[in-house]
Amino acid sequence: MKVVEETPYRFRIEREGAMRVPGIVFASHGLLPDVHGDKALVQVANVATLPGIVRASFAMPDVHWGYGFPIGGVAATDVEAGGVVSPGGVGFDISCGVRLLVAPDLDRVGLMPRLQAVMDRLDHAIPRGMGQKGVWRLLDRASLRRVLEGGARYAVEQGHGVPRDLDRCEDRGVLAGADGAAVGDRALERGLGQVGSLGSGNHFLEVQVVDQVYDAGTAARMGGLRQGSVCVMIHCGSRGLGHQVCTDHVRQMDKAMGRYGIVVPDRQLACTPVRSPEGEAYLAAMTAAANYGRANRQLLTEAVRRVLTAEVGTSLDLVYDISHNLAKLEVHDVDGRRRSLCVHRKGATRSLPPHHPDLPGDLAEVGQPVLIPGTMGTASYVLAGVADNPAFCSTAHGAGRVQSRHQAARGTSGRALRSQLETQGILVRGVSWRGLAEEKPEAYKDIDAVADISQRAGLARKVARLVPLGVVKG
DNA sequence: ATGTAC
Repeated sequence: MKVVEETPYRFRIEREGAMRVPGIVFASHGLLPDVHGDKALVQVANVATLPGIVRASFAMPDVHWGYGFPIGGVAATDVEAGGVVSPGGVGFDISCGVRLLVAPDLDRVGLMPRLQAVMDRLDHAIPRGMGQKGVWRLLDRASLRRVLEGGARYAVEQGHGVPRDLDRCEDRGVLAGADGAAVGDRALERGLGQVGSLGSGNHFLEVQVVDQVYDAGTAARMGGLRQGSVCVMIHCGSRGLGHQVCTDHVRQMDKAMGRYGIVVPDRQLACTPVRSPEGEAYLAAMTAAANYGRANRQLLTEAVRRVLTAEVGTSLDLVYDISHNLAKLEVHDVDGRRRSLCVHRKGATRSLPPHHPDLPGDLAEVGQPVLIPGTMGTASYVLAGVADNPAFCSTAHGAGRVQSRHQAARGTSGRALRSQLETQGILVRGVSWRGLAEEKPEAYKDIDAVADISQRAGLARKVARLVPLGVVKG
């Protein structure tokens, strides 16, 4: 594999063999995965072989190895030119994403005396960990279907939230084209008892404080963010339902691929044309799972609001809710032509520029808020979309693992990690010691570098840096 | 990420 530095923070994997386009990696020398030893770059090159892919197979600054596609990967295919959709390009946690809330009238100083009590209440109020738990326990499939087709909008219609929340959700809280009937029976079964739950792994709910502001005007317009503002960040996805949808459709596409004459270098890249029965079935089910993920974050929002209202008497305003595991049908200019594309973002955040028609009016001047969650002991970022993003309006989604879960847990005690975090003033409410150890900050890349390189590479610009005060984890 | 394999 030949990798050349095109411009600062932009590396090109030369097209060779079956690659239809080059690979483009946005990174510093420090963040760039090892050209000889790291499987992530091989995956970037593999994705470049997909039928219909346009411009390049992109990797964000937090890229790392994943199932078929790298995590931190972006690939767009031309729908009218036989372009494919691939479940591996979305990932198992369909519509995994981040939601940021801000307390309009509470700062760090006001919260500190009540932080312990707030964390104890959240510990009780936030369902998490493996298995069947949730704010809602749906009794029948008809109501689950309303979640799948109505997303966060359905939750708000049921009284769980306020209409303004929807203005600050990607797609106003519901992605069109969902078909509850396209979701398999096993997926439905797994989804019934998990609506309004965090899950485990890197998912979290954090009470945070703004510790740095890079653009005060933008931070204010996004929702009154200023240094010292208390925030709540929720990072979770579509739980077992999304996982099962991915599993079902990878299997289906793996069997069907041959009929379309598609050959891929890795079976985990199983795909079929967007315009095929299998492609359309996957998109209908994926969209339903995405709506489940949005309803999930909406319900958790209401659970946190109840806690903060009761304990400190503050409300919470939604800054934004954005997915980082999704394939979307979008129109982009490619080589001077408007083209209908299937944009896969897997561990990559959509990042719309100012004045994009999909932004709510009050964000038109500043661009889309981009939410990048970090790790427990470090920081998270708010960025804003910029014009002329080279990667179909996408940027990084998190710190990006450098150690596997197994590596991270080996020789690390969850208890010791919690004590260390509490010494730093970060309260931890977990349910699994091993789960905690797997998420130690050292298992991840440097989030400050990821945000910085996202900005230097022209993917987004920094608005604010948030640090955790309390962590609720599965 | 995930009823951590069917």
